[in-house]
Amino acid sequence: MNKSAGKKAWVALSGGVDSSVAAFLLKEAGYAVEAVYLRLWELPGQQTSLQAAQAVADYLGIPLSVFDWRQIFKNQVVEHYLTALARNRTPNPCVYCNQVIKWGRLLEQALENRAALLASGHYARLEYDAAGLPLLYKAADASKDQSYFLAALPRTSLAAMCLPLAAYTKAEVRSIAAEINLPSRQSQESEDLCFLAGKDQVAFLREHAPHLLEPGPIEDLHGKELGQHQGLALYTIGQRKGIGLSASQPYYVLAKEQTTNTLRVGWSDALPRNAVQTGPVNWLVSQLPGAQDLVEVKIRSAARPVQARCKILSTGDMIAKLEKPLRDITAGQLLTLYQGQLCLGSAEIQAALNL
RNA sequence: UGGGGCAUGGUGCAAUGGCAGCACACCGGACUUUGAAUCCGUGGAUCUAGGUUCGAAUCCUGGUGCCCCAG
Repeated sequence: MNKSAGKKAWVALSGGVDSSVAAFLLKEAGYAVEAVYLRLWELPGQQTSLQAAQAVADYLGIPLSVFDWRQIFKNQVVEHYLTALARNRTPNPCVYCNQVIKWGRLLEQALENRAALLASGHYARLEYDAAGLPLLYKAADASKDQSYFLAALPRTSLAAMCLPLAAYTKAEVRSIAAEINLPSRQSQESEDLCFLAGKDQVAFLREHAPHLLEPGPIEDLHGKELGQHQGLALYTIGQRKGIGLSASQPYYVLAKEQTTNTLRVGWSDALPRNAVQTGPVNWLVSQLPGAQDLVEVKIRSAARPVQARCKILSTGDMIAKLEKPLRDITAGQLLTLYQGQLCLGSAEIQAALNL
């Protein structure tokens, strides 16, 4: 604790219970904590969490700065999201937001202001290897682990990152909040994409990217037309809800075929694939796994990890051969690599394959 | 305008004289810092007019609509 005494630490304070407790723990550890609230996306008439963040900062007796980054967020994260949709992908804007906003621009600002580190309420754990380089681990609370959302960050960002909640379960965090009577102790879990909050996908796209809502045919694997879709951007691989077709069993989205604007659907048994092709890997370890080493991969934030062997191609792309087939492997989502609790790195999914 | 068959929630089916049930879809909830998946749950139907019967989705008659065969 002594070595942290007086060191300046920035904490990204959202007003929720997690970042609030993170700020509290940092302060307890002896840091000179300064909170930052980011205004990223606000809907007219919608109550923001700024007041909640201010109440927490006041309660903890720490200064709070408010950065209005709405334009930056829109130009970067939302734009990136829409661009990915236009490329027929299923983007993960939270991953990207962490890269460019929270652990990009905000971290830069923190360091420029001579903060020693930037903390957040993410559930994940950092350690350091013999060379002093950061290693990203899953959270102690496996059910809340958010290492997936941090796995696309460069190690240089991790080096200045602090995750005070690493060792705590969600229940413990709530209990700490209750114990010290934090104003945010009863905050809801954040859920939807922040810029979709309170709206549905259709309404959002109609307002911001109506060109993505081009109706087209829904076809089965035999090319038989079954109905009409309202825009490929509204669907993701493996999706069941929203297709609107009745049959003896549920239909799932098998493919989004952009050249013909066709939504290809079929039964669930047509979904599994046994390999994933990704783009270049963002490695978070110094010693890379060999082609014969079994690692674990996750293809969605809430997906169960499965064992795989990874081969790096000469292009830098990766093929992960899965020990067990997975369904819903979706271009644009992040694939994360693990060895036990340790996150080895991540890469963007390009395609699902059957090898 | 000959013969035959069919008609049940939004869709596809079940119930053959006894409280109309299932799947899919839709809607709601749980889960979830990605639109998923998964789990739980609600609502909603006997084409129409008569008749037989204690009782009709079921049997009878007419009407209407659809399908098949033959023209």
